[in-house]
Amino acid sequence: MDKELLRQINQLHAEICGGLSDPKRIAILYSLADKPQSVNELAAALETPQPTLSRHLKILRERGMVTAERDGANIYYALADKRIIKALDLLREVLGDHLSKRSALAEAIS
Amino acid sequence: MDKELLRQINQLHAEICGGLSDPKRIAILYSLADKPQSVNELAAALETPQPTLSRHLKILRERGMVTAERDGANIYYALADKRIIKALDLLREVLGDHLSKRSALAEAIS
DNA sequence: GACAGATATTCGCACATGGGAATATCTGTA
DNA sequence: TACAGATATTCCCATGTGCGAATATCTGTC
Repeated sequence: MDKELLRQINQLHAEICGGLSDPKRIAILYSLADKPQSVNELAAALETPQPTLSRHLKILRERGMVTAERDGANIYYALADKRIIKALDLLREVLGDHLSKRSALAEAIS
Repeated sequence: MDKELLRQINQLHAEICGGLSDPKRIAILYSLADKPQSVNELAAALETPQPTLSRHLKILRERGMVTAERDGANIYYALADKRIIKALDLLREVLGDHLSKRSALAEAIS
């Protein structure tokens, strides 16, 4: 494959991952995986100011990770692809294993 | 689950994802998935200065995403968990689908 | 100890990111 | 048009991130 093209793909790949690299955005994605919601519904569910939600949703939208559909005055956001949640779940598993190893180590040491 | 505990877990989850949110680190992880390598081997393979590699490897190490094992003067890094690559592959698939949709749309429009 | 190779760290800088506050831009309705 | 609700954007600030350059810290060998 062309080296420059590969660089661009890795860049886009990293940007998608960057979409996941914030606790609030992770919460948003899991919440949207449960069901599509409007901005205000998300704001209530996640106890987060609406402008903050809008900014995070813009980031996720630009990366193609959520979809936005207008219904009257509301805009309903939805998870664009369930594989995003599968990826998050995998990484959460890795985190869990890593933590349990560390605490096992911590126990062994103390 | 305790709300504060959940916040901390989401924070760690986001930090792992942050480990993926850089093109060079993605290249490092894929390269290590192929085979464990020393820092200089990685530097040669990825055409990246050694100090840059060391800094990225530190980030991945701190998040438990790679392991480091000393062998003489060399330190061999390895992928800590194959699920990290599985997650990356899933996201790369999502990226691919998103791009092909966009270019299909671009064709349809033009 | 002296030296060379391998790896890690520090410094300085340019740039991106997240958030609160305020405001602007819609949309539907009277 | 006026108004209220929903969503998006902007400004400002504090903080984080990546990198080049230089330097420091190992490790093995003589």
